[in-house]
Amino acid sequence: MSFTYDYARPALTTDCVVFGLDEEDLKVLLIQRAIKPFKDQWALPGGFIQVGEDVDDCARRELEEETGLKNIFLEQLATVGTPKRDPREHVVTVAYYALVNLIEHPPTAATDAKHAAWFALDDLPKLAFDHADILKLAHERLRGKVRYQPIGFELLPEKFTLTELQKLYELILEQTFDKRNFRKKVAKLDILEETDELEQDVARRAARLYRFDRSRYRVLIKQGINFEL
Amino acid sequence: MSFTYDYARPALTTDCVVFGLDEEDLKVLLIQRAIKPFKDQWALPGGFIQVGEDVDDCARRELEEETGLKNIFLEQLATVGTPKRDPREHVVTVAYYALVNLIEHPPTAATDAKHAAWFALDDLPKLAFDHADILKLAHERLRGKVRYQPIGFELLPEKFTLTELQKLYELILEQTFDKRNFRKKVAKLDILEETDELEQDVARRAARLYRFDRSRYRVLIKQGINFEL
DNA sequence: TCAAAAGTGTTCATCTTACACCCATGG
DNA sequence: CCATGGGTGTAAGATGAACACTTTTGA
Repeated sequence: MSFTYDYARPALTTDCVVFGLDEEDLKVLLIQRAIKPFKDQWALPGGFIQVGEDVDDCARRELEEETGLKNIFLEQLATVGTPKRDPREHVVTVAYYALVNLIEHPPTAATDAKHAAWFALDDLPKLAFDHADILKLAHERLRGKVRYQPIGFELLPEKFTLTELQKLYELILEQTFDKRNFRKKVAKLDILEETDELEQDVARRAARLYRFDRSRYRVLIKQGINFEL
Repeated sequence: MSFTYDYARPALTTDCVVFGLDEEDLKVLLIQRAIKPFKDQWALPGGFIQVGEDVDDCARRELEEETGLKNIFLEQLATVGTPKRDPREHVVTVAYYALVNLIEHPPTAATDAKHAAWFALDDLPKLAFDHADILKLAHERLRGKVRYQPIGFELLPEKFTLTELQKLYELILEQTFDKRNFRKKVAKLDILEETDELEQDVARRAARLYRFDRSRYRVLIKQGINFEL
């Protein structure tokens, strides 16, 4: 079966930069390509858009097919359509970035033939196509966005300690914060709900667990409050 | 001549939301469609991407062909690919927004058969396709972006008064500012160059003209300074 | 001489930053 | 009992917001 058009069309794909957080690193989920071009090289998960499929849906579908991830935070990043970025033909890709927490989404999530694995941002393999550029763009967006929207919570488990939250921001923004000042700012945002639970199995005083309060967040957004750290 | 592919492909277009500023309004440049669908309705300038053409180049080309505008500030906004947004078939569009100053780019800029005209944001005609949604998105982006990047200058002539600058921000952000505080903030940004020229032909004390200092701006950006008003 | 907008400082409240010690826990 | 990170307050400086009058000019 084939499809014929009066004018030539570029191919259309989606690609997704999935960020995850573990104890000490910000990581990215990559897949190893099973087919040419760039066979066996690491690449961003993604694939071709189907006619009749919404672009966002395509990104979610490809992500689930190739990595098993679903129901995660996913947001459009940019569209890149430089003619030579794919050696086969002109391929325009709509890039997305996603945030997951590594504890609830373990590394061995691939469901098809390809491998999927997490890589620390400062220890990446050589990437296929222009995916290194897209990844860099995604990292910049994450750094920018995290300052005025509390999307960082997407990288944490449901309940987390304030120190974990602080480490997250330090990793993304590549700077350190004073513990007392950080806690003051977070408290003032008024989007954390204190639970009555403590950390488990730690060889020291256990820290209190907090939960991100989405409904409170929505109220504050409507009132026009901003979340800069 | 025709083109055949193994899999169906959505069509790919670019559309552009062009903002312009005159004395009292923020305006948008629209074209009147010469062909079906939505014949004679107003729409965003844009058109189909050619194979081998960079997506950004396509946006610039279509803009020049349909409105005569070139060498203006243009930035990608988002890609929308809802299947039913075009009644003919699945069309994915990469939306852009552009900023020009109306004085240097007069309203009658169309070079092909269609009309092009400026409309105040609060007095828009019914738009073709989902262009009203795209326009709304662009306006939100402009409001957001103007707060931390001095792109507002793209809407002003080369030399402008501080009052004009303030009016611009008030129009985009839909709020008013205190004249003294506004001037203090702008002065602290240190990106304006004072000229030795004054306004001409005004029936009152003439205001001093200033110029945006791009080189100074680039230096400040590298130092990581932010431009919030 | 009037109308219209230009231009200009100070005060008070708020926010930001820098900084150090005791506490609770498990090993 | 010790090592480890948890948790907490204050003071000084910087920043942001509110506010009104004199000046210049052309009509």
